[in-house]
Amino acid sequence: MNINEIAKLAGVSRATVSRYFNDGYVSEEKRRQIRRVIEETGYKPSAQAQMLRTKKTRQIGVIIPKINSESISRMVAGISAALKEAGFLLLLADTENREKEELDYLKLFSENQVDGIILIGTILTTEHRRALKGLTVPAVILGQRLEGYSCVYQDDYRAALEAARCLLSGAKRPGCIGVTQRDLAVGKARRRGFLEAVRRAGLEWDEGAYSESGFGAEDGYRAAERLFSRKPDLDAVFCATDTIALGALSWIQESGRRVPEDVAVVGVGDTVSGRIMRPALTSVHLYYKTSGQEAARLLLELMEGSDSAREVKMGFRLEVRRSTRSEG
Amino acid sequence: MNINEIAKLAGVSRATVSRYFNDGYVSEEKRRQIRRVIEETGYKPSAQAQMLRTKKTRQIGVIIPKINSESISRMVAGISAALKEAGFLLLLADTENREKEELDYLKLFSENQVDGIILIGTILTTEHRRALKGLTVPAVILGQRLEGYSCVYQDDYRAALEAARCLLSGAKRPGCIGVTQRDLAVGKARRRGFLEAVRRAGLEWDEGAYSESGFGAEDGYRAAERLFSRKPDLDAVFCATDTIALGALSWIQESGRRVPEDVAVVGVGDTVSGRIMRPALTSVHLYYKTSGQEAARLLLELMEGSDSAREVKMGFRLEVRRSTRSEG
DNA sequence: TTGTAAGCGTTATCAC
DNA sequence: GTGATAACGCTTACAA
Repeated sequence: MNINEIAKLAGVSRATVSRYFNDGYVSEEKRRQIRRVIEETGYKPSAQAQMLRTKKTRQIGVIIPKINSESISRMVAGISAALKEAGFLLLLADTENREKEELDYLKLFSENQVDGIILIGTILTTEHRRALKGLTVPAVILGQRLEGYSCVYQDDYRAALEAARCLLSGAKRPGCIGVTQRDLAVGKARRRGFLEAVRRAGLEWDEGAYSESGFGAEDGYRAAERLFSRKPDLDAVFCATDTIALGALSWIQESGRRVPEDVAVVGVGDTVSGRIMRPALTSVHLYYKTSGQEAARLLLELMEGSDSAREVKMGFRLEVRRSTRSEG
Repeated sequence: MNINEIAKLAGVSRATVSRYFNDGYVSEEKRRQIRRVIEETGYKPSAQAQMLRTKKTRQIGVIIPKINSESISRMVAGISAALKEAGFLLLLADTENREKEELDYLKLFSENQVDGIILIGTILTTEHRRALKGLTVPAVILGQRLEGYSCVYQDDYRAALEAARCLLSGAKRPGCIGVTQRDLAVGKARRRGFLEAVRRAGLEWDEGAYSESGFGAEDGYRAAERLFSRKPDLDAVFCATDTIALGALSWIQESGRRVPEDVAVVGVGDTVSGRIMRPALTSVHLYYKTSGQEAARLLLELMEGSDSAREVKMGFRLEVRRSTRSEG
């Protein structure tokens, strides 16, 4: 079934059938004839032919570092919902944390296939900047702020500051488990937020009380172990993510310490597992899903020609639970 | 940049350039000229034109009920890895648990856009069967067994049986939290496995000790509450998934019961949060990611014409941890 | 309001 | 081995 056959059956030219689907410059009479034929045949225009002809694919490329992470899958859920609403399809590229693949996909998508790109970023190098600059389609960065590009990101600094403020009430010897400082959002900004809270609380800070971790719960577990082997008497631990906090919490409890009486713990992100954990984890809720929707909307705007690079900073909400001492 | 310009620059016909990329019937001399021009210009053939011409999109549609679920995102990770290796792109359709959308996407993908479909199923109705039957491209069902279709699924019955066997050693009054029986894999098969273990253990069974839950941890929490309000003296609870088990575990501990001394608990699926939970959750590891890869491979075979519907049943591995009494 | 005709950028067939 | 040439199925001037 192609447009020619439909045209023949409806007794019109194929241009009219095309108009029926597009501009709509068709008389009521022919419109009816065409509709009838379409219903009978179940005809759908070929997306490939449309793509070739119009240079629009109605597909968006979404590049992510890892799909099985709660924060990322929540963002993807938001992107997916917003794109579906707008009639776009989502081309998913999971780089499994390989920077090189991120660049490859950026190039692949740009050359072909998609009308726009959403990049969920962790570490953005100069290479990334160059690749982004060379893009022929609009792009939005999600999860990181990047000067000069449209991006949607969390208020990592203030979120961490609030979480840490809550953590530190009644604490004397704070510690911190963070991630690589090359990740400006989760690594650097959250650490800064924590340090600022320490300063405001008038507490001493010693770099020995900082431990760097990977993103997994197991990483958090080991980081806590390392941290306490150096500083056995910490009484509060800030963790850059909930997942890390969960691992840390496990180790701390196993070491015989009580949470929050001996050691208070907070995370950032408010993941499901943190809510189930006992004691339930005090955390900062980040609107990951909404940020995904926001990124998609921003991209759609960009694709319609609004060429000004815009930034959206998301809000947050402190969730005080049982892993900290006070009411925040 | 299109094939015509490349042909002109290389001093050959566009047919030769096309052959350069495809069959390869090109003399070494022209091959060199073409390669040079391609490198200089960075030319890439238009995917859209290729799609239109060849009727192949090199894109696979993946339909999932929900992206932010650990089991599903692990499957998607596997699919993604296998497809990338084979040079296919992944078109993601998240139905957010709406059956209707599942059918819509099945239709959309079939009419257009993709060379094959992977459907991560939960509930498969007669409508699904009809939609699958009407497909014009090969499809693989992941996570459910469906007679007459290629599918990759977990050994839910035996996995549940093993988990339950471990749970029941030393138990007298078992309970069960399951999901809707319309989900043949997670609902029905796992429940059957549990019941068989009860039978083999020579224990009494009373339907009052069964409670039905949604898929979330909060659902498991409430299901446990309902279950124990009816049967306060249960000493072992089987949960259809780890997520449910985590919720149940929380409620049980909060109710003042000790795990596993007063009540033993098992889940199925071996999710990260179950490993971190204290006590760590005894569970059955299911190879979700591998099953995703397997589904993708099966689909690729199908697309190459191997038209026999094949079934792959995945293995499992019992993970005995601290939420149960014995060594399994 | 409608139809004709010219592409979009490829690949496939067929002669040479 | 290579080059014309005809599709693939659609959209869009332009003419009527």
